Amino acid sequence: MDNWDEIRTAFQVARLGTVSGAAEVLGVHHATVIRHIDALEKRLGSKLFQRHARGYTATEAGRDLLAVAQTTEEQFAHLASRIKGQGETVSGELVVTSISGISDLLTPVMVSFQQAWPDVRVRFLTDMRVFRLDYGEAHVAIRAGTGAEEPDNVVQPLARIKAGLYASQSYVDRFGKPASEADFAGHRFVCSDNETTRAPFHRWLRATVQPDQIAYLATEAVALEDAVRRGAGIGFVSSFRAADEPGLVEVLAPRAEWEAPLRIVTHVDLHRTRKVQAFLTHLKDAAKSWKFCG
Amino acid sequence: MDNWDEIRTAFQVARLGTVSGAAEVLGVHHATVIRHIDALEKRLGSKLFQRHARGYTATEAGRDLLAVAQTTEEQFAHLASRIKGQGETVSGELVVTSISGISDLLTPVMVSFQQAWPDVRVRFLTDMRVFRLDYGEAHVAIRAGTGAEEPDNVVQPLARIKAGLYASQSYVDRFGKPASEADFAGHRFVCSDNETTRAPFHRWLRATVQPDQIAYLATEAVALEDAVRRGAGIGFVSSFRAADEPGLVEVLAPRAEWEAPLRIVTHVDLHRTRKVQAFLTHLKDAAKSWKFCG
DNA sequence: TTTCTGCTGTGCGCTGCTGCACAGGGGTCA
DNA sequence: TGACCCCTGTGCAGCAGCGCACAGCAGAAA
Repeated sequence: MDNWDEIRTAFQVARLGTVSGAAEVLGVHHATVIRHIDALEKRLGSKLFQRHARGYTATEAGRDLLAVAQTTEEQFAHLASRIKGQGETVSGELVVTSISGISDLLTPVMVSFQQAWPDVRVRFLTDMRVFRLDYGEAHVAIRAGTGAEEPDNVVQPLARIKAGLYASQSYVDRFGKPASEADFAGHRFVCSDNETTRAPFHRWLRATVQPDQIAYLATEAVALEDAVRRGAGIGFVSSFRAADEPGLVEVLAPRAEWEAPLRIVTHVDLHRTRKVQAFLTHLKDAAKSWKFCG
Repeated sequence: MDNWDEIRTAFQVARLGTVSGAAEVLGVHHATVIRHIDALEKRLGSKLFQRHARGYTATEAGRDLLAVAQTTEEQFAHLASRIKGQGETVSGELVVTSISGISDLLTPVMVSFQQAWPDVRVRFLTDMRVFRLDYGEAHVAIRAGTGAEEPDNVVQPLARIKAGLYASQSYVDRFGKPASEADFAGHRFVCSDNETTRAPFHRWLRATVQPDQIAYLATEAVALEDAVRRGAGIGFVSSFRAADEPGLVEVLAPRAEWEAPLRIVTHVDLHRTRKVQAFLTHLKDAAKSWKFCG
């Protein structure tokens, strides 16, 4: 049953009873309608209509087609109105992806967004791999650093994550607290395992301390923070996280050169939709009140 | 939502994930597929797919279309198999029409046919007007006489209805029984009201007796028979009816010149179907055992 | 009966859709 | 890292399908 257009033509003929009427509704010439019916009947090997001078009367097969195509037309009409409307409504899924390290910065934003737009279901994806917006894997990505992006991606700056060097109280008790980077000799550090990390503070750390001073490495930001809190060494913790951890001792205060920029990335096709725009507005609004961020 | 073929194309792309795959399944060039998608998205004003080098990924709208078109395709496939198969099966409606006068000749045939093919529902239409087979009003018509038929109608002889002249016992008691048509003077007759009737016996009667001898006229065969039985006059009754009426007295025995031919008429398009063929076989078979028919 | 209207049906010329070929790009495998 | 493959995307040429015009016919109206 290929060629759905011929079914649509036959449907209108069955509904209206005349070739001419169907042609007018379909916006084609009545000769086209006749050819469609002839082709369809030939392919089915069965007559759909009784032809007579006053029009076409549907046979049993034609009435069957009428009923089926009737529901099809309604379903397609509903589909079209849903699709046409969905770009204008804030509903359906909103898929957000980011590095897991800023989860507790983003989660409150997404929760309040979902409460503001109850028709939206939020999916928050965090994974080691980078989700691809051009594959439609997410509507919005919040990414750190200044990496290259696909040509069709829309990039907007969101905030700057401040980070300072911290150690646990237990570490300070055992090894003391360096006053500046000139005083780093004999200290041990916690650093990202990713040698090609784009986080400025980790790059600074790798450049500043001796390799053998790095005593603990981990991939995820949470794991690094855990290591610092448990006394594995001195390490960078983002300021918004450190504020919630009274057990941490600030070794060196945040500096501008350590700040990691957060950027919002969307695909150009989805960027225009009201749903994505609503979330971007909501997100930027929330970011204004983020403490410890530049 | 015109152009259902584009929906079908988009459906295959959403299902397979690539333009090339969809093109192969649809049996068209992949350039055509791309153009269909572009046209459909433009008309809907919304992206159905995220394009990337590895193929097309459906957006929410695309997944919505996939689901709708999936059911559509299944419904069309079922429709096609029903239509293709229905010419081969003996099921659905069988619409038979005839003059009401031979109802009790045909009814047993149709009842036994329905019992032999339980999937068939019989509709038996009798009306003053002639049903038109080319309008699809009936599958099979059983008609009397030798009237002209539409060019697309298939005509087959069925049987010859014998008729004789009868009167009621009460009539014979009052007026006597003529020995032949030479003895008709002073008798009264019952005849069809239709002056252009094609029934040979009624034409014979109108030609043979004086107009003022016709004392009772009616349109329907049943009404004429009732009139004869009640003593209104001498009239023609078909032999198969007279056999069931012990109160009738035969005035003149059936003659060959009075016989009315019954013919089966079908439309050429429906004539080929197994259902109609099955009924024709059944009907002709039953007609062989009809008594009082030539 | 005659006229009129609206329908189906078909040959012809043209338009727009389709197929083709090739370019470009990204993923994969050796 | 380089070669290969499969995918998308586009300009161009051919052709299928379309609109057009007219013929024919049947029913309705006068």
